[in-house]
Amino acid sequence: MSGVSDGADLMLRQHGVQVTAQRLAVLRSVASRPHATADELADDVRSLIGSVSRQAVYDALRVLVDKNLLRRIQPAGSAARYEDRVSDNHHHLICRACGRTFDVDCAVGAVPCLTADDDHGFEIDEAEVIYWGRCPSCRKASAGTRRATTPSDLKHSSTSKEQP
Amino acid sequence: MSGVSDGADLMLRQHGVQVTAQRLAVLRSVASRPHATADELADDVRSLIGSVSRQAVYDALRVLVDKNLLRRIQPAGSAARYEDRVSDNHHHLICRACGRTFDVDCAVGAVPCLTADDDHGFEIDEAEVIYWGRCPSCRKASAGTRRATTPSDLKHSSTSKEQP
DNA sequence: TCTGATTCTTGACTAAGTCCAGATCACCGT
DNA sequence: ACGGTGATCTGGACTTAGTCAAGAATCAGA
Repeated sequence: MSGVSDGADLMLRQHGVQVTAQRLAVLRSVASRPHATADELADDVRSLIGSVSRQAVYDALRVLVDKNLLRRIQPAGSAARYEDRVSDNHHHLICRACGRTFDVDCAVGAVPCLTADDDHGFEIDEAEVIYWGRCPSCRKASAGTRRATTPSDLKHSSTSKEQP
Repeated sequence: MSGVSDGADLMLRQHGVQVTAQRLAVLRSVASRPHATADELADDVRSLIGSVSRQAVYDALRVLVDKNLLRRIQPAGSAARYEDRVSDNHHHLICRACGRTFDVDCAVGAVPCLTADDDHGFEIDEAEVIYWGRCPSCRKASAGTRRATTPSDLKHSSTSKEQP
């Protein structure tokens, strides 16, 4: 039961963050279920190390986001969600119906919209892009007037249900 | 005290929304102070028509957003904000320090990022883009190592303070 | 004007997150 | 290896944003 570290502790140390069981567990949880909320992560962390306070989770998330080891997104009408893809500039695709979130790379390029048309003198450090729409499952589930799809395969395709 | 309508009542009727004093006031408040939160709008509405319940404000905002007469944005770490620029596809520029929000047109074009690189089969209907950074005032206020700015003019330039 | 449906008010409630004080733990130097 | 110290965690109260529900008030069509 030893040596379960993916080098996460080293990474924390390199970023000047104290290494604690809670933080390691939070990191692992975020890695294993991207786009989870703080509450969901807390549950997950509990299943890993027994128990955590909500505060510890929020604190760990804040520190890790500050250190740029995690990224926080806050879709309208939902709690904040966290993910560990931080180095690349990717965006998100959220289903209005079921709320599932997917990663997408930007259409424009590596650093897509980082230059606004008129930056008002701002020093821009991040462009957060959220595409809103309806995922294939929900489109099938609700629309009858589409290209005739076999109605049998429309049940909320359990394959991707794990990624809220 | 009569005939203060900018045709707003007509607009509401055209969209199949019942015309009430509260809704008209909400519309006017959003127009007069873009990017305000529901709470701020409630205060503003109260100054217009005496009193409103919070619920009425939330309800009016929801209806108006549904009818596409208002747009709702929800920046991370802040309450939802509302604006009445709905027909054009513009984005937002938010200062991490003071939270002030500005409108920007997209660098790419009229319908900027509406096509994600891989849309996962989604039916995308909106691309929400938020640029995060630091506004000129806050840059001046905190940074000493910049182009020598006269320190006298750095106080949170009250001219734009009305637009949170 | 009457009537039915919509909307508003009031108040309780939930969810997400913060604040605080005290206990515990991780890291550094010895 | 050990202790001190500052950072972190716990637990609980609290705040804020927003929703729900029942009854009163209001709008709009006949």
